[in-house]
Amino acid sequence: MNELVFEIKKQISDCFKNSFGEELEAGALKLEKTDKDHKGDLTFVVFPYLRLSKKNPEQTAEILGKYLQEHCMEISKYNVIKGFLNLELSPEFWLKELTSLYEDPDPGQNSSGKGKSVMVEFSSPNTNKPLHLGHVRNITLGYSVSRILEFAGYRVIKANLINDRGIHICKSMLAWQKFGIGETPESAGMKGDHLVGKYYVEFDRHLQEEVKAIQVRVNQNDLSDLNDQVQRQNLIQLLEKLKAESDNEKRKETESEIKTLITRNTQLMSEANEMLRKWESGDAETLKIWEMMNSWVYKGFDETYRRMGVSFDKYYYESNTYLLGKRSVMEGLEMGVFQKDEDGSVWVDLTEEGLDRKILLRADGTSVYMTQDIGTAQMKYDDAHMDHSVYVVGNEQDYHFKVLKLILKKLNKPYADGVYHLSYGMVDLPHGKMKSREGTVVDADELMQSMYQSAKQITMDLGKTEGLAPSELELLYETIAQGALKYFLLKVDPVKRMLFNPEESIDFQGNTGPFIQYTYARIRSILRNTNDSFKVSEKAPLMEVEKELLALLSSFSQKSEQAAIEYNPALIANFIYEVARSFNRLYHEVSILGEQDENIKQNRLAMCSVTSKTIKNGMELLGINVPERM
RNA sequence: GGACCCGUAGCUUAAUGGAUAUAGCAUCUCACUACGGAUGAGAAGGUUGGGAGUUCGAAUCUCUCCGGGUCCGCCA
Repeated sequence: MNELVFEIKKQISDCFKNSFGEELEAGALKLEKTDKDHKGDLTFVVFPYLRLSKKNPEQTAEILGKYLQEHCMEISKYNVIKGFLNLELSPEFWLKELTSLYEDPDPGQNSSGKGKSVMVEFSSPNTNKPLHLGHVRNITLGYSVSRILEFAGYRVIKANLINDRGIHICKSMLAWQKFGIGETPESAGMKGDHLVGKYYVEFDRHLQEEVKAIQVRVNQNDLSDLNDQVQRQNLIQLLEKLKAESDNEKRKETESEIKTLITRNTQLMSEANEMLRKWESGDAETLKIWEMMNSWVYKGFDETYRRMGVSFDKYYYESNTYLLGKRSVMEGLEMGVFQKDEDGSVWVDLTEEGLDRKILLRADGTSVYMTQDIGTAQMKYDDAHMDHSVYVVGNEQDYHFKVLKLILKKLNKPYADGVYHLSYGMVDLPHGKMKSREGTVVDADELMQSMYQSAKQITMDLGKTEGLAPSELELLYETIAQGALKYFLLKVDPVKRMLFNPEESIDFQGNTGPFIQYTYARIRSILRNTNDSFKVSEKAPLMEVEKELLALLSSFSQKSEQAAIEYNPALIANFIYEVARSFNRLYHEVSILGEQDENIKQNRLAMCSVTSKTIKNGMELLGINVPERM
């Protein structure tokens, strides 16, 4: 198909030279798929070239059509409507196309990434709580993009940057120490990540209690909880500001400032901060608890990853990377692209690029998040020397990655241009954002389990799985559940935020994963009743439904290439859906095994074979398995 | 104050600047003695948030306004 499109463009260019005496570069031409309401397979729109042809649209299209029909044997007919030249490809061409697709053991591949390498970072969790629906979207996207890039010929390194240090872990650790009485995942009968998450919530509960108690005392003019004089003065100022303010909005703002100030001055927060300081100074006892609790979390995460069928080639830990980047910042300072403030802090000025000034090193010489990411970028490159580096991170960090890329460019890093932020929208619940403190988080493990239950229920109700062993059934329910969930998350363009309503379970009908899996199982059922090899006959006639399916199937490699270039799994999802729908139409309209004409039957079986391979490959690009029966 | 993203049918969603704007869910019809009904066919549903501009042609590009979300922390 690609060769033919190339050939037609060249012929159009030749025609412009011969018929109109004008040069027209073939590569710049656009050939589109013909609109379904019109006859034809490929369409060339002549409007933009009327200046060259110096004829009206119909005449121009007519001349081109005639020329192409004469010079290109694959074009059997053409028609002209206004400025649209619709080209019809010959049945012989389509059957030849079927032959080559049928002989391709792995249809749909493309070579846009051949000889290149890419690192895809995704998941990137904090280690203080279990994974939730937001992570599931991230992981599903990241894994799918990895597969898509692999399919395009890239060498792919899947990376996970784990945020295993910082105040949030210390909160879990502290709560465990104070309230945990030596509880372990074994003693609690709980996944490790859930147990650590439980203590994170526990910390917050105690913290809120303490804050409330202080607030009561503050309201009675007892400020003794704030030992620090400066803090106490700040609080007094805020309280006076609150008294003087009559505007409701501004009062709320001040109230929240007061709460933040009080929170910062609680006993619990100061203990958590103390723990962080101990961790940073390498205190043995603290490190021991930290390692123990993190290992619980990793075990829990691994289980979730395994259930999702994803894996990583490389793990990065912030405890190893958070001090990196200083050297690069120093380089930038020497190069004169960064500036040092009077207090010794280092900044980058991005006002010329329309952004702000951004701090890179604190006055005391310690790193910030950006410093760390500069360092990690270098570390990744030193490890893999990849051509591209994809970061699957939510769109709330759009600004951060814009800045990161600019900084890497200013530092003349060879890998700066390869940095790509695959930004995706948040998953919202009907009542707004997911908030762990308010208990409105959709937990990943629970979600997968409830999908499993639905899949099981529906499958049992339909009762088509006689003869499958219990272990096969279990695998099947899981395959369907994962298919429904992943497809639900991937069919939407990543940039769009999406709504998830836990009340309305994810569909198993229509444009869904199970629909596509079902189509696959159906085809496999047909193929099970035949021999493996078919002979494509190039003389048998083709029906319209068959040609439609063929046209779709032959565009798989273009689609997979586009998906790789745009880092967009939604294109693949929608493509396989089209394929499945198209096949189902064919299936309904004609009989395959019952076809009397042996040539036509063989061709249809070959189409079944190609369709099943296309669906299988396409679903694999989404990280979804397909069942032989369901 | 500045910057970014998203607005398409009741809901979810598709569409390299091209023809009468895709589909799915839900609603209403219809089709199982055909290879698997988690299916297929049909009906209904739209001022592509509003307005202006560029263009032979705009859901798509530009401007502006409206709505929703996010960011601009010496948090990560």
